[in-house]
Amino acid sequence: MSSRFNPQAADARWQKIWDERGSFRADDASPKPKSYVLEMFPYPSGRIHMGHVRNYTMGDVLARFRRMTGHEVLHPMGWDAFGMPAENAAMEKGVHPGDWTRANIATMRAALKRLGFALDWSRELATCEPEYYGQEQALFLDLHAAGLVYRKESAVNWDPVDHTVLANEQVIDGRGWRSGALVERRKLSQWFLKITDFAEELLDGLETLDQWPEKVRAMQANWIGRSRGLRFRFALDHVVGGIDHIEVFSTRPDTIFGASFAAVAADHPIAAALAAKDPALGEFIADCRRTGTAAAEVETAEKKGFDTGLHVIHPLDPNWRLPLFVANFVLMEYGTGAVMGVPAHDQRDLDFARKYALPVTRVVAPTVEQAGEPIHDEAYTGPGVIVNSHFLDGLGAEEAKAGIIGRAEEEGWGEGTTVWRLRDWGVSRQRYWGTPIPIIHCDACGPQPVPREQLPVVLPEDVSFDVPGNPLDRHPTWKHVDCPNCGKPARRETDTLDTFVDSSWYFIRFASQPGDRPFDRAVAEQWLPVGQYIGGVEHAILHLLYARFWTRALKRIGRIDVAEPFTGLFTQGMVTHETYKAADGSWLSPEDVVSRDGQIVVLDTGALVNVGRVEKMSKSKKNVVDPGPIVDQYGADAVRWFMLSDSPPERDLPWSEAGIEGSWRFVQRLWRITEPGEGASGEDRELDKRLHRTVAGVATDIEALSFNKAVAKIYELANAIEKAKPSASRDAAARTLIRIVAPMIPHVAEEAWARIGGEGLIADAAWPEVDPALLVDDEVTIAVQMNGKLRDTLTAPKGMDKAALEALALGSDRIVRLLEGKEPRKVIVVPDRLVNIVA
RNA sequence: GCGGACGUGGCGAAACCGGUAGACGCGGCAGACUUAAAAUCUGCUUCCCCUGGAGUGCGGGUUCGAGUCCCGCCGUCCGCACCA
Repeated sequence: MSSRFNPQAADARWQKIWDERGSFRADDASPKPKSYVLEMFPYPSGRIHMGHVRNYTMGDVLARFRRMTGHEVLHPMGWDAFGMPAENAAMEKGVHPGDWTRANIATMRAALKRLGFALDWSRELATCEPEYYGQEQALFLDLHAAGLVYRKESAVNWDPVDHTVLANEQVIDGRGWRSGALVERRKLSQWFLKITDFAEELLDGLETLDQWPEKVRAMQANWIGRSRGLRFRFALDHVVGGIDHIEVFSTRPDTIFGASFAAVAADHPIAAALAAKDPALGEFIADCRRTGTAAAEVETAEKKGFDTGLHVIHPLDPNWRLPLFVANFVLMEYGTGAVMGVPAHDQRDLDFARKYALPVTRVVAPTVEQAGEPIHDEAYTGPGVIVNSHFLDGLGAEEAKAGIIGRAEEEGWGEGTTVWRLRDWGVSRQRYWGTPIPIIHCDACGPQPVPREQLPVVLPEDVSFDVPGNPLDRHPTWKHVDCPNCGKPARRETDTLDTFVDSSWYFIRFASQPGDRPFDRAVAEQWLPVGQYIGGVEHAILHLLYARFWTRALKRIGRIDVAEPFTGLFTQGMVTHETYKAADGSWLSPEDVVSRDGQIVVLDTGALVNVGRVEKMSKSKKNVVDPGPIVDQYGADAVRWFMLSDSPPERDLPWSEAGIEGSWRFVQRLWRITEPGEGASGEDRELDKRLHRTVAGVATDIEALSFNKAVAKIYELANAIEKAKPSASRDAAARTLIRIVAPMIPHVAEEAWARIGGEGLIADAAWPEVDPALLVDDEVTIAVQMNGKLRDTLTAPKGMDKAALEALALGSDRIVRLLEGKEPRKVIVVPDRLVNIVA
């Protein structure tokens, strides 16, 4: 019998057996309780990295564990396969994006399979295949029919060299990230999804997501950004370009009597109208546009304004005029693009007022007596009562807000309203490698939906990337079609959908994928919502918000009765690694360095290496460890075990050579511990208790995704089994140990299970039963403290009464010595825990 | 500025409702086995002025008792940010 577990042979053997038996196929018709475990599907970049391995290992442990506890588990895998890198590869290497993507998928699928994940590969999907994106087109048309899709002119970042729209993140210092060309602002007609229609429910829905990290909920709430306040009109003292008033929004209408100016954004229509006659203002506006919106610039940018010479009339006093400025800190994109300035109670307004010598009037004070106290360098934003405000005097802020809103509505110059930070979702991308938007443009009839029977609108294969721009746009035939309405020649929409649309419903398609519809409602509803979703925090806002929106939109149009797609969300930490730098400052890869006599040196030269911070694995810092060779060397289980050990899953996991060695040692140790014995007899009650406590504890830890704690408990049990003398209990413990490690290190578990003659596959085994009687101790260790400091420990039967415990503690040699015959002032007894003697 | 985490040995970390701080792993040290090495096993491993004392970022507080609760600081990381 081999004394070593050989993953190179065993891993593939068990993977093949699971595959042939269809062990991890989810059965829609199963009567068992359903459990949907999902990890964020990967982009097929070409290789898997440690982050994937960690992510999918966590999900896998949970999925396998749920199977063991009697659930029918859906644990699928697929590919977020559209996107720019494929087009970049096409431009750089001349490969077709489809060929490149499909080859990458094949490579990555093989790499994932080597890790032995309990995935239902029969449901595998790739978003770049017409079977998927065609159904997405159908859903898009459903939303379109329901009025949740519209077309609007919108400013975009246009790269004039690549002839394409760039996302904000792709514009670096005003230049395209690839071409380096100065980016232009262009107005393009684009398709939008009405996510703002759902702002309120998306925000309120967050409160039901109690199994989401607080951080993610806070980020989404922030992003949606609800502000309640008053929208009201300031009449102008002169009509300019046909404009006789401006509309402003304020969350602090209670401070309206403290206003000392009004300001509009540089892009505001009135600014444009005024600039037409005033070159100086035109110059100022141009200047504002030059200032970027990057965080650093915003922080240092001075608050600047241009006095238009116009005045607005205070709505509560026709004789009160406030100067109107164009200001660089007012954003056209938020609220109405115009504000009232209340310097006493807003820091930004105060800075501005000081600069332009505008009045500062306190209208809120902590107490009425402080009404006359001047404002110095700091605006007062604290609580208090309204002062210097006529009929509002003496009211609290909330009452005053309600009062002003009521009056504005009564008098017709304003109304209470809610303003959202959230914008509608622009989904048009001027790219080839994405889902074609199923619309046909007709000069006579306007944009027409593609008739259902013509779906999917399939991407043409014969495209070239040797010229910049969108290949769909210049394809000789593809876009030329007849209008479905009038039959005259018309053009296909050549924009494709944002890839975030693809990932907004893939979890529904996993649950049900009929050929003729996006999904079967009844089947999908059996599985959804996803019980546990696992992925990186980088998707905390966009992907998770879009998926929530899409699901709610489908619910609103009656396609599925699920409001929130993901009941539980877990955001895992990154896999990190030390960084190494040579003397000349260049980065060194972990393969180039070696530890020698307690120092890190360059492998070839022996030169001393500077060991840098532990950081996220990245190509630029050369600290990437590729999972492939590691799996070759140590096998899938050692890698999986490493991913689960030590660091709590939400925190970063530092990869180390020593760590993977340790995991390898454990896998081998487990193999030795579980070697079938001679069939010893006899009971070992201590070990029995340890075993049952471990089984119960590991189950709790896995449910809570506290894998590091489960690992620690398993080590303790393994240590105890090794130390125990041969007995029937010891054999039973070893046997049970195999089952509880099975979700984490399934290959060695199967092999060990087969070796001891276990019935069936461990992949189909049940989680061991726990005998509650063995979870309670009959003896407990009592801590004996004096003045809160530990002085002694003693053993007592469980449940001993207070008086007996006190007597026992006072009889302890150490205590007798320390008391020196004096009487304790007080004795506190916590049964089964401790005795504290106060002297 | 707003929001969210976090701070415990040389390192990754445990510690349930306030009740024996440092479980478990890594690394290190010593030893066993071996001609030797690997592998494996055993013991030790928070610090110090070591019959004792100190100790969970710092300073206070509540309590018989605080890593845990309260107040005030310091520091690190992440997200958003001229949001009216």
